[in-house]
Amino acid sequence: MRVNQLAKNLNITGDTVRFYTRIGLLSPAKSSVNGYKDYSDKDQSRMQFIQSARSLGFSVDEIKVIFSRTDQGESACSLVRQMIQQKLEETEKQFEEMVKLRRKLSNAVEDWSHKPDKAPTGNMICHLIEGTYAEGAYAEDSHAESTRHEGTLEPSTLSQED
Amino acid sequence: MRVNQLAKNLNITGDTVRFYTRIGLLSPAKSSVNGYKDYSDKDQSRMQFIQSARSLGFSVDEIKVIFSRTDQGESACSLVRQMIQQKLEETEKQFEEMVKLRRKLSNAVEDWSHKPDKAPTGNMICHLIEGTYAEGAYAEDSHAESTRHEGTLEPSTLSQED
DNA sequence: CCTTGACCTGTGTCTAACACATAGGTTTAT
DNA sequence: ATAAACCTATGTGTTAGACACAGGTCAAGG
Repeated sequence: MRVNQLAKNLNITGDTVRFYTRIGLLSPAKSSVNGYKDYSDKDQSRMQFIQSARSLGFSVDEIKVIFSRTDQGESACSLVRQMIQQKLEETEKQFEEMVKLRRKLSNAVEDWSHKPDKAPTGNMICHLIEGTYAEGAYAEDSHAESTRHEGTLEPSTLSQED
Repeated sequence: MRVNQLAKNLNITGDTVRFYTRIGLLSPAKSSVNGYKDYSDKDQSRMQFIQSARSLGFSVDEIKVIFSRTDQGESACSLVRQMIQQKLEETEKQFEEMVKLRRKLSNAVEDWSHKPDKAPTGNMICHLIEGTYAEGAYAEDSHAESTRHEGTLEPSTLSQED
């Protein structure tokens, strides 16, 4: 089958399938007549596996590692168990970052409702934001103790300097 | 002051300052003697504003828009109020995605503890993952109704196909 | 004056996971 | 044969910086 057929079967875009082909996770045969890629059922299974793994938060590189095992006939299960455990922990951290950000945002909205608009002056851009950030306002209640600034934010830099 | 001095003042890296300079949010003078960039106090204020806005979840492009207003002497406050409201809503959505993912992961860990490891067969890569995904297992309880598949995932594709 | 080494700078390139644009090939109808 | 409609592979763009690198600058020493 060709790229868009496979894509349609799995309800994804042809670009996605091409992407995974490009990085070597799928290896369709190349039709010698027109150069089009010819995907097998196995390719489709692999693509489906990729979808599942991605939906569980696995990165493409992690999926590569899994495939490099199974492509040699070895079981990847124990590896996968490790990985998902780690994912769970990472997710927990990100979750807490989201909670912080959410509170920060809603506190800001609340607080700003009492403040007027202002024109920018010399070094002041927008007093709302600048006032919000000063000394980590709204960050947390006041249990400042853990996660001091110090760089080393891990995944997506949701909030720095808490 | 030079790039690393400004960076040190704000506890960020020189690369970050260079980045914002490169995209035009900071416009230091260029020393005619050695070509080094010369940052003013105003640049530092702008950089600080950028930090604050980033920590509230504003994107660089959004910050650009804010600056394009204030650089003309107009107030950006009303714009900022709109934007943060939208951020709050986006954050709420992402938050719910995180909740789903977290549950999905912990359910998987739990379920897998009853399952053995297996070697890969024909089209089966890892039965743990493949079994998990089938028909959106563990996704939610069973209120399958909203958010059907259909593409159009917005921010970071935390979970597709619920 | 010149050199060594330490430090600093600007610029180019890389990242994740695709989406989009483009040039060109294929198929179908006429 | 030719035009229209569809399909493909490939190159490039995207975030917010991090990293690598070639070369410039500066103080100490000869």
